[in-house]
Amino acid sequence: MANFNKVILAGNLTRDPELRYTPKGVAIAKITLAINRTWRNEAGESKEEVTFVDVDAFGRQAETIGQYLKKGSPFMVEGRLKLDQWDDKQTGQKRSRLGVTLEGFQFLGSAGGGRGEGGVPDAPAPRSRPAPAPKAESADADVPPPEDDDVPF
Amino acid sequence: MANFNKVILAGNLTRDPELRYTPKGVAIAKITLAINRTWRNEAGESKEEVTFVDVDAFGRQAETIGQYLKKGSPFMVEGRLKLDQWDDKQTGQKRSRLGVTLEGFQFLGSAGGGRGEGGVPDAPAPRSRPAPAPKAESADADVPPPEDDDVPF
Amino acid sequence: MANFNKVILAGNLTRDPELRYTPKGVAIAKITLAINRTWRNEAGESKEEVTFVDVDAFGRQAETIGQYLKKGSPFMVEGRLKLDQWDDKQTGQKRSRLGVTLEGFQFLGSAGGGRGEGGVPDAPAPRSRPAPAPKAESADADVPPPEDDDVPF
Amino acid sequence: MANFNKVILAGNLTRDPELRYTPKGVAIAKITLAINRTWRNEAGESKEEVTFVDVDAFGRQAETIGQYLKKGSPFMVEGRLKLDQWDDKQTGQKRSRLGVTLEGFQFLGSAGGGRGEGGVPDAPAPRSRPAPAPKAESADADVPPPEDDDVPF
DNA sequence: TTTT
DNA sequence: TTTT
Repeated sequence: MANFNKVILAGNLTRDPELRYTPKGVAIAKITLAINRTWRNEAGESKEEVTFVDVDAFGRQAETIGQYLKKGSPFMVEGRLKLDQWDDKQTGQKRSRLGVTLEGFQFLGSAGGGRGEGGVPDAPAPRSRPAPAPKAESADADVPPPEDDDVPF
Repeated sequence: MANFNKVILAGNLTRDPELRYTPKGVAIAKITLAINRTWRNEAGESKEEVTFVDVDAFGRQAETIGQYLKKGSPFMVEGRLKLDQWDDKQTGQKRSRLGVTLEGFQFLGSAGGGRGEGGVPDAPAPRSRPAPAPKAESADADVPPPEDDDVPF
Repeated sequence: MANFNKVILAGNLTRDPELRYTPKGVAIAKITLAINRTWRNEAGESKEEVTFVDVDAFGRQAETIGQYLKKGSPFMVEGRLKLDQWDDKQTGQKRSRLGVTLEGFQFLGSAGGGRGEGGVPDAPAPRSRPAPAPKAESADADVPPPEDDDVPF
Repeated sequence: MANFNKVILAGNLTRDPELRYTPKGVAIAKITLAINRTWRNEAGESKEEVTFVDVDAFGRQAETIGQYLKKGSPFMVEGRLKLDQWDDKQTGQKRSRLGVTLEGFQFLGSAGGGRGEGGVPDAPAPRSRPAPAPKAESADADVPPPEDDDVPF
């Protein structure tokens, strides 16, 4: 049967990214996004609601996130919902928590920059050691399209 | 700042929809979607994981869901993440739960039908009293596009 | 059978919005989004590609777009693909053009603002006569969720 | 600035996939999706519209598509809009065509099966030589999440 | 536990 | 026809 699981979010980090490494050396970054929604109710009053979403990133993406984002950074995320399940030692009950596993991302924000690196996402100052400017991380599946001169039609 | 919150899911209902009404008579349907994901790990083994997602629908959409879906039904949902927060009376702790507020939907499934009503979503048999066949519920914002003969270019 | 048609885009306007009205007075705004993509090819070279997408908006959304956006404005769009078809008088051939019908939008960009209107999208200066600040236009389907004090569980 | 380009479509193939190879041996599959939309206009009449979208797939994904899909197959696509531009030899004019570059996909359809391989996409009979059952192709970015026993928290 |  |  059909199964599909896609989340696209934009908001701001509620805290600095939490960066860890597995024993095998794979980076894991944990962030929380605050996503604001405002609307007008039937009475015409402006209403507001915040949704906090935990997002986990892995590998190179985790490292880029740890390096360029901090509390308050605007950020756009593409990913999938993931259910974490565990036993609550306190109560002996099963617990679960829905979060997002990151598949791709986009830096948002102060645009800054200026000059002609068209389409390159903003490169906020690294939080620690210098690094190459981050690229857009739109999860590219499989083989990339071949260069034009390799296509026979 | 930019805020965006969009979820697109397809899976199967884990139980019959739970349909209630507010004192003002607004219908609320609660369903849980099971979304399966399979992938192959580095060792080439097939892995599988299920994500359970609670989805709330309101109004006419809730009633359509209550009428046409049941445990096991394949279903596609468009919506936004929503954080419910409450105090756990047991432990005195704050608790929260991420779910999805439904904005649009698509019936999936056994195609049934047959002949040329291309694009018409499947019309499963109503669970209770008869009703007009459900239409695709792709949340249409604002005014619908005008009919062609009303457009001056 | 299952049919689904969803597009989510962010980019910049290539020109000022073109605003018209149908004989019945429904506003239509036409914009073109330039969406940049950069990536690194196998040789490690930075590559860039632009996609131009025509987007049509209707009704109140069209008016908001005509009022607040101009050439260069960053803009985020949610919508569906739409095929326009016509006869080319020149060649007598059938022609068609894929575009996007807008369902929702988000202003992006210079954040500006400042204080406490949490989550409210940026309110760029109106291009002409004053108007209420635009709200986020996330196409809300059907009935909005009832206020909390109307929900019996 | 922020750039984002995401398309999610479900519909049916209008013809058998067209499978080619570049000189370097990279597979390219070309398909056209027909996506139906039905809605009810203000007068309460049922309306219907079809959108035809050309989709290009590359590499292993192209081969899987060539192998398992045929005219009429239901299919779900995730990808990005892509503008092809060329000179029309006939008229000497510049022409362009918007299409979709595939990033991920899902087989839809006759569910078939039955037994407990929940979440496994349908495996339609291969069109030619046998092959391993296709997996869901949800473009997984970067490193996959580590196995649970490799995560220290 | 929270961001703008 | 094009934007950053």
